[in-house]
Formats: sequence, structure tokens, C-alpha cells
Amino acid sequence: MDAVDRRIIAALREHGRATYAELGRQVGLSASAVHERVGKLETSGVITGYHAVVNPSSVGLGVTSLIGIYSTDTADDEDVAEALARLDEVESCYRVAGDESFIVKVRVATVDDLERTLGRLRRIEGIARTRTTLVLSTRFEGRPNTSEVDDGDE
Amino acid sequence: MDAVDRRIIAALREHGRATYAELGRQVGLSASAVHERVGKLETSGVITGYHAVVNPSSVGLGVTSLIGIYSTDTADDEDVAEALARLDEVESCYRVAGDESFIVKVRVATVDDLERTLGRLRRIEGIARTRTTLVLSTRFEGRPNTSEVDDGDE
DNA sequence: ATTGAAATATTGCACAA
DNA sequence: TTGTGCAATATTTCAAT
Repeated sequence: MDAVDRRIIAALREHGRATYAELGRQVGLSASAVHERVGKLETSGVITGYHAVVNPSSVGLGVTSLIGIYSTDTADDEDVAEALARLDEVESCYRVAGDESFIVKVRVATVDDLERTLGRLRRIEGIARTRTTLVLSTRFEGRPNTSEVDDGDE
Repeated sequence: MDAVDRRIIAALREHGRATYAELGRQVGLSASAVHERVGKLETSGVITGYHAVVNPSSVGLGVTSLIGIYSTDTADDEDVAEALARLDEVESCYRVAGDESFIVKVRVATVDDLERTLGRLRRIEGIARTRTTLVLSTRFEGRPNTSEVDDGDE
């Protein structure tokens, strides 16, 4: 992984559909070379995927919440994580340090759906209780931090 | 926005670099038709962008934390949000209901960097204090919830 | 990493359902 | 209006170097 790889990554983080030809022009390489580099970044697990980002309310998922998950004393957190993964509405899941075992981000259509999700969460073996924080608005999300892609050498 | 649009969106959420030709094969439309539909979804703000997802530690951002922001009594939350947006290491920013005004997700290279970021946060006008939850591991993140894309009619 | 070449994809446009 | 088919570019993807 050199500076060129990092520039390609930064470009793809901002513009996931950039063509290899475009990327090549940006970094001063042929499309083929970029193609091969990106392929290697993908198979080595540096780039894990490409996703379209959608305005949640326009796909009927207007209610976002951040939910802290408290485990029971005897819980196996691995099992809890798997149970959380089985719920479609759980978009992200973080294992955290502190009183809570996990913090998850949940996106649903309505507060009624949120209530249903909370019910499902509480019924998961190993979950003692939950603490819900409702998101009023998302100022920004998943913004690429490219601060480390600063190369001195060019 | 019809069922075909929803299927295209679902496909692009999973596979952001899918070609129009590929998408067309999936939904039974010509590449031209898909091209036009996607263009409209983009200009109407349904699809807001495409991004490569990168393994954070492989780009030197191995430390993730979720930080609750408490505002002062006199704070203008709009100003606070703008100040938060100016910090590169703040990847996501949610305005929330509850004791905290915002919850932000911060990604940095080391705990030293985290300490520096916390210092920057506390120096922002309008922020009274912060509450940091360290992420031990990310089980999954930004997973597309396609549960609402269930069409009965096909 | 490059070049060259064949296969594939993009994208504008005329026209048809 | 939305989709199709076509044609001109452009891109992808290989093999050879």
C-alpha cells in the first residue's frame, strides 16, 4: 500500500462509481494499472464493498435511533451479536466498553415499528434491558475521513 | 417511485458499482432505461452518493468511539453542529433527543488522537461536556435494510 | 506498469408503445 | 411518459511486453 493506493482509496470513498479511467487520470496511471490495484485492494480486504447511500426517509425509513444494549450477567455476547445481526432493522452494531455491551443503530419506518423492534430486542436471550436514544436529525453520516491520506511526497 | 426503482435502489445499496447493463438484466429493463431511472433517483435526492467502504484499520483509523455531546444552556445547536462538521475525525453526527444534544462517531488512529479530539470538542463554544464510549469491535455497519422493498406483485 | 485489442458498457437520440 | 434499439464513444479486461 503506497501513496497512490491511498489516493485511489480516498477517491473511491468519495466517489464510489468513479471509472478506472477517471481514477487513472487523477493519479497519473493507466486504467489497467488502476484496475489491478483496486482488484488487489478488494481481495486483500482493504476495500470491503461499494454502496449507494440513500435518503432514508425516501425509502420509508424515517425513524432512526441509537440503542444501548445491556447484557445479563450470564450472557454470551457472541450469541447476542448474532441475534442482533438477524434483525434487519439493525443497521450497525458496535461492541462497546462501559455499562452497555453493544450500541446498535436501528432504522425503521415509524415509532410503532421502533416499539416492535424494542420488544424483539428485549426478547433476545442474554439482553437484560435497552436504552433508546431517538435521533432527531442526521447532520451527516459516514463521511470519509481522509486526513491520513496526506502524503508529503509529491 | 415504483417497485422497479426500489429494486434498483436495493441492488445499488448492496453493489454500488453494478453497471446499468447488469441492473437492467436484474430488473428486466434495458440499460438505457435503468440509466434514466438512476439519473432521476440521483437528481431527486433519493440516491445521495456512492462510496467505497474501507476496512478502517487498514487506512490507519483503528480507534472508533461514540461520543455524546452535552450543550451549554446558552448554546446554539446549529453553530455546534457546524463546528462538529469542521472536525475531520467526526465521521457521523446525529442530533438526538435526551440529555445529550448530539451523538457523534469519531474515528482516529490512536487513543492519543482520541484524547486530542476530545480536547478539541470541549473547546467548541456551546459544548459543556462530552461522554465517550469506546468501540471495542464493529460487528457490522451501514448494513442496508431492504425489508421494505418487499413487493407483493411479481 | 504499459500498450494494444476485443468485449462490454455508457449515453444520446429517434421513435414506438 | 417511459422504454427500446441503435450508434458513437468510452471503459473494462486480457495478454504480451
